[in-house]
Amino acid sequence: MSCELRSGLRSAAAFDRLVLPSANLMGRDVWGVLSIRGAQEEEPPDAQLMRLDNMLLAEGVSGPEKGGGSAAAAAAAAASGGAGADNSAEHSDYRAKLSQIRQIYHTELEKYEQACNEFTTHVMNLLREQSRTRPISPKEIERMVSIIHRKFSSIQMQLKQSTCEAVMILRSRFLDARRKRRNFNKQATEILNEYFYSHLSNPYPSEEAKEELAKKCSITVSQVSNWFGNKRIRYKKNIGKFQEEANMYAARTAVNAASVSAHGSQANSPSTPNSAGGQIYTHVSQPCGNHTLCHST
DNA sequence: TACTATGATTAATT
DNA sequence: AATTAATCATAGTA
Repeated sequence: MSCELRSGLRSAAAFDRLVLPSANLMGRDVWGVLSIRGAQEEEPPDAQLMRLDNMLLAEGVSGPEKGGGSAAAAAAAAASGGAGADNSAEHSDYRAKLSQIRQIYHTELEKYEQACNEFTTHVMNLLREQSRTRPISPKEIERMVSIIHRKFSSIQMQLKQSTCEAVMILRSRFLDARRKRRNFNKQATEILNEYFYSHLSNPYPSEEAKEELAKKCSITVSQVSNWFGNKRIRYKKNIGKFQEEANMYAARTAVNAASVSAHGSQANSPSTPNSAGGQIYTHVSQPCGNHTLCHST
C-alpha cells in the first residue's frame, strides 16, 4: 500500500524547482469572455474553492505573514505519524520552500487583482464611450462587471489549486525523510559511539541523556533514538565486526572518564560509566530475579 | 555498477 | 511508549 505511494514519490523526483504553473493564465481569452453568453457555466464549486482556501490557510500560505508557517508544518508532521515531530534542520528547509511558494502565490494573487481592476475600469471606459452612441442600462454594466469578476476569480482558483499542489508535493517530499538521508558528521558519530561503548552493558540512554546527546550532536532526540536502536541491533547481530571499534572507544573513554566525572549538578546519580573493556552487552533484563517467566497476575 | 554503511520507517513485541 | 527486527532508500566506496 505505502509501497505504491512511495514509488510514486520516488519517480516524481523532479521537484527541484517548485515553480507554480506560470501566470500566463492571464493570457487566456479574457477578452473573449465578454462575448460569451453563458458565463454561468463556470462550474461554481464553492465547496472546492473553500477547500482550497482552507488548505492554503492551514499550510500557512495565505495566512498572516509569518508564524503560521511553523505551526502548519508541525501539524503536517504530526498528521503524518509523529516520528519526525521535531526536526529543526529539515524544518527550516521546509519553511524556506514554503515561504517561497507563499511569496509566489501572493505576487500572483496581487497581479490578478490588479489586472482585474484594470480590466474592469477599462471596460467601464468602453461602456461609457458607447453610452454616447447607444443607451446602456446600469443593469448591463453590472452584468459586465460581474462576468469579469467571475472570470478572474476562476483564474484565481486555478492559482490556488496550483499552489495547493505545490504545497502537497513539498510536504510529501519533506515527510519522506529517507529521500535526503545524510550521514551524521564525524563528531556526532564519535559522541554517540562514545556513549554507546561506555555504556555497553546497558546502552539505553534515558530521555535526558538522549536530549543531551542530541544537543551535543546537533541532531534531534528521535535521531538519537534511531541511532541507538540501529546500533544496538547491529552490534548484537555481529559483535565481531564491531570489536575493533569497541576497543578503540573503550580505550578512549577510559582516559576521558578519569578526568571528566560530573559536570552537571543533577540530584540523580550519574550513569556511572562502567568501563566495559570487553564486556558483551547481553540484554540485561532481570525484571523478576528468579522467575524465568514473569506473567503479570 | 555492485556492494556496504547508515539513517529512517514499519510491524511486532513487551 | 519504548524497543526489536526487518526493511527501505540513500550515501559512500571499491
